[in-house]
Amino acid sequence: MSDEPKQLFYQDLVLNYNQQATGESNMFSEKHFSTSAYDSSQTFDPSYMSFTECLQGSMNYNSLASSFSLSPSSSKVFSSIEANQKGSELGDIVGGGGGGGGGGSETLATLNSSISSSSTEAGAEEDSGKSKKDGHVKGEGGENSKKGNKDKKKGEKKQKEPRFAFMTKSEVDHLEDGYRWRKYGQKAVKNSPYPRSYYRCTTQKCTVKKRVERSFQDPTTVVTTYEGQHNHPVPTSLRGNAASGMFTPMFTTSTTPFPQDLLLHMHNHNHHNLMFHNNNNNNIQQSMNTTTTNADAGSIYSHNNNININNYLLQQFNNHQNINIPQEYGLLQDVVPSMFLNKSNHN
DNA sequence: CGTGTTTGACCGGCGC
DNA sequence: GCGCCGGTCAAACACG
Repeated sequence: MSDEPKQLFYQDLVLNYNQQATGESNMFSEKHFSTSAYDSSQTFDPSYMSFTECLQGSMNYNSLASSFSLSPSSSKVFSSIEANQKGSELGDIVGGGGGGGGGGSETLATLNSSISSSSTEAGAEEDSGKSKKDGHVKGEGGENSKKGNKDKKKGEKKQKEPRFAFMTKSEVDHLEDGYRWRKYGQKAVKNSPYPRSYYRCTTQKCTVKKRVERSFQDPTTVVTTYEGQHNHPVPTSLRGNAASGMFTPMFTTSTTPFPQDLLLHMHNHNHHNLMFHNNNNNNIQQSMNTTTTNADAGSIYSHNNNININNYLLQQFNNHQNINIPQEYGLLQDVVPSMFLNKSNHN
């Protein structure tokens, strides 16, 4: 395609779990991906990088894999998107996701998710850049008019919230992740027949937002992008929300990082297919087959067509990683799961 | 009645 | 400057 829009590009690291995987290997418990190599030629130095870095747009798949305590050698790493290649629209990300969807009934029967992180700075500003008005601004000053708050000083660009996107193979668009969201808008997106829905966390003072849209290339795939960090724990009294109740990530003790959200999503599947993806060509998908061990399966829970996914991964990560978050992470310490930080601070 | 969704209008950045 | 487009607002509406 030539007319590539300039959308945000997700630096995507995509974790995709696919149920079809016949997983016999639990990547998390076994710490390895059962994927075959893909295009790792591009590069990525093995230097470890924190999720923070990742958020900043400098991460690479290998690092990520490392962060996940996966062995790069066995894991599949796809080349990352070039910083300037904005071409990676959601659609591209999903890219061929292929796979087949299958079957999914509204329950998690067939669920396949992917995670991708977006860079917050390196170049990805695009959308968040404009979404400045949101939140804070409006509240107080507003008298002037509804949206017309021009309070923002133009000089300083609004800092973009870290974003984290992941793809989920699901029949339902809005996945239950433990938080309460209120839809505040829906828009048709260019190059996609499917509309994008905008949600905001309903908790007061929490400015976390998320966008949900279906991939036009693979309608069975839903792309969810989280923006910002929750400043509150996962609500426990969710309507039928098993996920939140079942586990409260340790991270949430203080605030809840958005990556968690997706981790939350990543639970409840007997088989996961974790994959890194590179928008380079649609396609991606390498998979790391995983099989949840035990209780997970039992915890699978679906409510109202919403899929609840638990934090299987989170648990796994925690089991393997020591939480060691340095002060300097500041905000990020709330945002970044320890597993991502772990290796990066070697400085 | 409280909460969440729908939906058209508006805002602002960006490219031409 | 204009139009496109993504993102947001908020009134109207739906639902329990």
